[in-house]
Amino acid sequence: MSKEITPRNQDYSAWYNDIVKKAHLAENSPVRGCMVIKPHGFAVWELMRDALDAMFKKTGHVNAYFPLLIPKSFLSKEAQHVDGFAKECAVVTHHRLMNDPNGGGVVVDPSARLEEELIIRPTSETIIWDTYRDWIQSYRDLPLLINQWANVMRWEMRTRPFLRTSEFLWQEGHTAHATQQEAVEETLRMLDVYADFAENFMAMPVIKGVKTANERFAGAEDTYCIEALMQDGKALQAGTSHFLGQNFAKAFDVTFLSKENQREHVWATSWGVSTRLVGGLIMTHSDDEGLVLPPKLAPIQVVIVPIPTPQPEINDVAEKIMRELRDLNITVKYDTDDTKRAGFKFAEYELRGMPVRIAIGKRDIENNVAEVARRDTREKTTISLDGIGNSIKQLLDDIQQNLYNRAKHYRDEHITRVDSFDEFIDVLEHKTGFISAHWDGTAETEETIKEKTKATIRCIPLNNPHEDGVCVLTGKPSKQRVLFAKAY
RNA sequence: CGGGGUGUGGCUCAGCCCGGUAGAGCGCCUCGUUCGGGACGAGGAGGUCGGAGGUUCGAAUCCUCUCACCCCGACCA
Repeated sequence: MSKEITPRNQDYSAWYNDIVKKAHLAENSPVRGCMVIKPHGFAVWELMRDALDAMFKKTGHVNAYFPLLIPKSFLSKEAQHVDGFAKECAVVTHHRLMNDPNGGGVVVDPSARLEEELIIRPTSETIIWDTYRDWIQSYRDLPLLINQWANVMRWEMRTRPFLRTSEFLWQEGHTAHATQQEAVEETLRMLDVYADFAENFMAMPVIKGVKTANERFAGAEDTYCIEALMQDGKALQAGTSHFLGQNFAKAFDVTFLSKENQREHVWATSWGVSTRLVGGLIMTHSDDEGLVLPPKLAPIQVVIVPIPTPQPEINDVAEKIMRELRDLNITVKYDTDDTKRAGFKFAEYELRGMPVRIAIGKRDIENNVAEVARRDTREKTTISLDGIGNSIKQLLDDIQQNLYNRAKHYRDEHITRVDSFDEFIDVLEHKTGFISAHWDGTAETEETIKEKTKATIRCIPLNNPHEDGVCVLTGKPSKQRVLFAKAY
């Protein structure tokens, strides 16, 4: 066991914090609720960003950038939206500092008060729709498919690195369409993109679903989500895609002239994923030895460690392996640091989640082999140097697939159908995970269950089979099961 | 905003009750011996003890005020 990390079964939160710190993903900043994302953590985010960005481009979107600061008045234009965000906005009130006349350093210059206060964006719907009003005149301007990569700020009460920070990085797509149908299709298309990304890059199985009214985005008609299950049995909302109807179009007066020369409000969507995904990645795969990264999101996929230290004979072999791997588009590092011992490096690379480690010593070279260790199972095997590139490529694919299978198996084992409230409580407390149960469809029942158990309805799965039953709390008739869980 | 806690080298903390030369481990630097799973030895650098005020011959230690952070709850991605 790693001597750096609190075991998961002892204290899951401490384990998570240890991983973040010891794998050099992020550290706390001087400002409460903010974090410094360190190079290793940022590299993971960059891989996520690049993969998603390519998927957005493929589905016809382009990137733009809207400002950080939003006039306060914009936020109040859509009633639901204000309610949702007003409580957690940072507000810029002044534009100048001055030396404290009493010698206490710098203070806010009271004479520099802003005429209209500015909000640091908690999300960009308002400023974007205010802008779209001028960009959209005709049906020929539609659909408008724009994404932005940005930071946003929500003044959170309690924060955890990556999972919930006051400032976080994300992408937000904002699209405008001529018809409701197109907008709904777009909403679902992007949900599919997220699910595809989560499963094929993050190796994190997700359930696609729609949120109940309680959990819906402020200002949306429908909020769709992908929900993942973490190793401690708590659910994580990993991405959301909103059908906004004409709410923002009406609030910001965004209209177009149709082919029939009719003035109509546009239909809108927005969708986003954030650095929270890094937290989800950690909690899906990692173990008591440290971070475990799926090969597709590993900043470096393979490390070669010379045993005991770099020397010409080993360097030559390492160079040759590196060329072979790079020809196969595998990222590789040869660790030539001779100030650290091999054992230390092994532990350190495991801590950082490197998927594959190759160790080479003179003994191996004599036998024309290398020792290969895979991070997911921590198995070590000896493989031939002949064709090692393809062996490693195959291994990386296996690891990616194995991580997904493992996570999916855990997830599937932790979806429990229950038909009584006693059972509901029992499963929630002892087995944890998702609970599939009938619900009478009312916000009151959802609220009562939340108060009694801390579990919320994570989603109503898409393509949910209809099934007659009775609500697990009230006994009223229900047409389908929904997924409950405690959530991050 | 309630309840609990902590501020002492880069990190984790001891010292405080009972005032008297600021300590340990880890990390860092140098040299040497090592090296197939987190090496060992010797030497070395590094702190106005969160801040302000007070008591005292003398304050990390006692008193007052203040600031910050962490954990647990109410809000959220």
